[in-house]
Amino acid sequence: MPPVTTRSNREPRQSRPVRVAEAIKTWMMELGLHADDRLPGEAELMARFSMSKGTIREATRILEAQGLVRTRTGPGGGTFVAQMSDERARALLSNYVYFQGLTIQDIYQLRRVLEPEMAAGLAGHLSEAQLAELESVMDAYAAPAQTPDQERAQHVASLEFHRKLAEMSGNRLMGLIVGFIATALSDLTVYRQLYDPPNPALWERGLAYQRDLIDALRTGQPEAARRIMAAHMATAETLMTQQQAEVLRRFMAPAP
Amino acid sequence: MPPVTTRSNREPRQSRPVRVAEAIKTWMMELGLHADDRLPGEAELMARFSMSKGTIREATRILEAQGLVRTRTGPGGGTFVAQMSDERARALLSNYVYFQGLTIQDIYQLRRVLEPEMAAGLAGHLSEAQLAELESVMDAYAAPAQTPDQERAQHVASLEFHRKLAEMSGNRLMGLIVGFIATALSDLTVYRQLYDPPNPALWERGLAYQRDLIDALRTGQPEAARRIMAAHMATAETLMTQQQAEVLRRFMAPAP
DNA sequence: TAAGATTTGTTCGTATGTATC
DNA sequence: GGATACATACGAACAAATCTT
Repeated sequence: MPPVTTRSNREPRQSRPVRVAEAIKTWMMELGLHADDRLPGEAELMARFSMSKGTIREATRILEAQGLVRTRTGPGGGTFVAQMSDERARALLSNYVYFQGLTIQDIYQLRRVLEPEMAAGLAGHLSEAQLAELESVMDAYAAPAQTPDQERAQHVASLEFHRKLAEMSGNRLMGLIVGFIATALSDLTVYRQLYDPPNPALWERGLAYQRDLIDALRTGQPEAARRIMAAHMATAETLMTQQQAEVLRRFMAPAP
Repeated sequence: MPPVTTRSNREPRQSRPVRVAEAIKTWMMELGLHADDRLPGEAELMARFSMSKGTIREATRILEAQGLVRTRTGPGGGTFVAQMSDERARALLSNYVYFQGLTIQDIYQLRRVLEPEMAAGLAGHLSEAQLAELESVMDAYAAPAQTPDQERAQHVASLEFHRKLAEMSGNRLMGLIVGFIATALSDLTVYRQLYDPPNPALWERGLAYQRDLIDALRTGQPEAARRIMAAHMATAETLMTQQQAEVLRRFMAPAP
């Protein structure tokens, strides 16, 4: 007869700090804590969960690494609920993507549909200050590039334009993803020598797109913004795939 | 005259374990480690980074929480590079979204553009086994719902259809996002009593969409798949916004 | 400026658990 | 079953940061 199933050949049970971290997380959720709310101090948590100081500390480190809390020393210090920064969220996302072996095509399949939609949603909703900020980013690559190095720098700067745009999006999830992609492409560009031969004609076209886009955003024309961004993405994709079909790896950035 | 800027009023410097975790991460990246590669034991890490056991342990815990490594005890045990699970990635994403206060409109702005694109990319690329799996999910809600409870259960099951579809996507980043949204909407549905009055007519329409979609996927018609999914999303959005314009919060799930 | 109180941060020694041989 | 190698956990002491008076 088959033996009674013991607790072996089961999923390797998680370590105690991980379980404690989840308990704290669940507890935070149940209390519906808001950002900057204070959690109990180490001493109280040690008592509440009957764990040693070290274990409690590891648990809070886990939550800190996930961007859920931050800690301060001193009187009035302690552990506080935190709102995850976009930067940390991007870093966490890239940890996931690191092993997934994305291709340029995968990335642009997303950009092609997301960025036009985002641009349309932004039309007429940006302040003059925000538009000016976008224009000042564009200044960095107004003049045509002469060398491959300049070309690369300009490419990174133009991705900054998209990241800024993503930051301004009212849809935070959309902003996160678009911003993540822009960051990833920047890192990739810096890391590898994409865009070897300068191509002034195509570049000028890309620049014109961005200028037209700003105009459509300022005058509040969603459909124009959508159309312009879609065309912009199409040419960018051609440019990218012509140059390199490289697999997108190793752009993982340390979390701040 | 202004005083020399000391190290005050700067960003609160990160705790040592966090910095060590980043150092290890960077070091892993430089070495180009692959999944299941083994990292040095605690003793060696203590020596390499000149840190005590406790600090190294906290750092390891951080990496584990981020899904980058897992540890095993015993001889031949130690710390190993891990590939983050989709589930953990989704949990990390929801930690970010938790405080962002997304609306149903935000969510559907993404679904509207992503899901049709994903469906189109899948047309003709699914095995008969995969198609059968999708159809078996659909069986769970073939009969019209009689009670609000049934309606809710069916809604969750229909979101399972989208999550499965996302899993099958060759574009892992797209799959992650679509899967994340489906999970989030499921949690929201379970948590809150969305969909109060059963609406057989609209429901039947949604079911027909999914049936047509399967057909388009099987016969390899990308544009038909795109069109069907787009229509499906449009009706789903109407249904959702009619019922509730609730802000999307508190669907954070504990990480496995 | 300085002292003291409060809270987290760090280290070390030791003991225990667990998987492999 | 025992030895071994490794992570896991605890407790106590001390260090550092930061606020208040």
